Amino acid sequence: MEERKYLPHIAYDSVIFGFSGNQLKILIMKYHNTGLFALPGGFVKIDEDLNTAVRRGLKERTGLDNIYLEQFYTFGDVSRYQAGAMKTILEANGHHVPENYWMLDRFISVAYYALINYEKVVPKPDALSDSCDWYSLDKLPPLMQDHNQIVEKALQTLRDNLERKLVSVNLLPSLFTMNELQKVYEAILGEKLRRTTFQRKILSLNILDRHDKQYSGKAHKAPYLYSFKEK
Amino acid sequence: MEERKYLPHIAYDSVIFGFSGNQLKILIMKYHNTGLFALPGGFVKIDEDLNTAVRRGLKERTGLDNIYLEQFYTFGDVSRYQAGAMKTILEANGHHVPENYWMLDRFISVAYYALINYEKVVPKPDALSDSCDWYSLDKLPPLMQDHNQIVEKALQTLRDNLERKLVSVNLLPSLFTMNELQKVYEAILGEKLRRTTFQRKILSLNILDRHDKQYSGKAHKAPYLYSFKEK
DNA sequence: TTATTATTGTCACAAATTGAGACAATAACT
DNA sequence: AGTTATTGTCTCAATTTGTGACAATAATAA
Repeated sequence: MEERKYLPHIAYDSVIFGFSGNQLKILIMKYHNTGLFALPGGFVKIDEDLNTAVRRGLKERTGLDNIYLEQFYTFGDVSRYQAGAMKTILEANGHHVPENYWMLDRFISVAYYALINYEKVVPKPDALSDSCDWYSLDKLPPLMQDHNQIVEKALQTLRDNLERKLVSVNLLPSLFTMNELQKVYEAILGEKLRRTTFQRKILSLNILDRHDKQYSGKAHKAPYLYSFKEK
Repeated sequence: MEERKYLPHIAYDSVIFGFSGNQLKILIMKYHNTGLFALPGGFVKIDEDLNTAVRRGLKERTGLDNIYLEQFYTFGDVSRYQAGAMKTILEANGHHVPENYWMLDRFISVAYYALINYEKVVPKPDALSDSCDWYSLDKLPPLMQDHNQIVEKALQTLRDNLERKLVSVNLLPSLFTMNELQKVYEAILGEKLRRTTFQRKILSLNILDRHDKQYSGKAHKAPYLYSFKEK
């Protein structure tokens, strides 16, 4: 019986950030035949660590292991509970939904954000959804339940952690220019930064190795490529 | 039936900080006839918001409403699950514990920290415990399950939030001296601060009102009393 | 009354960090 | 060779922080 496989009343949702076209983007699922959008999420198996469950879900959605992951809040209001929406999704997939089906119960959801290299991912929908795609933060569709709030809080936490946790390592390819790094910071903070101050600050942290220049074919001086130091 | 009253598999634990004798202290419960120590915690009613459940528990333990409260992490490892300890506690209280009793199941626990005015509280044990008392952070007994880790993470989060959230408002009486405020910062950070720098920094934030001097009877200049500005 | 003692409020100066702009050094194109 | 856009670096000012000095007290002791 399926409901014996997972812990009842407990779910997780993940805000998966990537960086492309100078913008922060996140992965959003669209459910079959319903027009409903939601964050990628899932349930915790009876004998599985919570963090393990989340990594399992991320692997399924992105194909990646060893993703940078932070838990940031657990949402537990009764008002999250909307049996109707979940029933719609299940029935639109041709499932027969019994009375008191466990997925229609009230859920408390532990929310995580993940940071991944946009280039390395081909997002995969799950059985209930027909797409799993990147959306710019400023062009999000209305999401199910409280998922828009969850995204808001994820972004806020990411901002708070920006300097403390050297977050940008995970959003860039291994080689990048100073300008690209600055663009990541600007996208996360939602504000322009001063070029010279930013460059001086980052270099003074001594976390970068400098490599060859990158010739873009454009008519101007070529920037150095950098990588984050090992360890 | 009791297990219908609460959400299964979901609990909360609270790290309740107070400040006294220049030290940070937290509330610890001791269970009847078992020698087991634990953080104050509880369960969430079927139709109750998670945050409401935690405030309800705090009210019972401290008698206070409107407590400063922050959720900081949700602990969900399978290894937290130790049916034995819980069974011991229940049986030491004369409960008959049925097979598969809900309280013996695996729990995921949402952890909060609270900041309260030490003076205003007379801690109250619950039905299962014979004491609920203040312990200095550096003299904690070994706690049940992963509760020592939970305390560690609470303190870490408190430190990270110290400047950002003006945490000390909640740990002091409404009137206090600059020196007392400094002692709170030092207790949280676990390090000495320089008097003049601290004073200048705090005053420049423009968050304090200055009141009359406080004459202690000691042979030296009397310090001003301060209060936090009403928003 | 006059030292003495411990602590407090404030200032002064040095050191470090950040803000803001200037400028020469490129790549590639005209 | 001249033009353009961008980059790496430097300079100077403005701000913040580190560090110590010092005068102004409350109570006590002489």
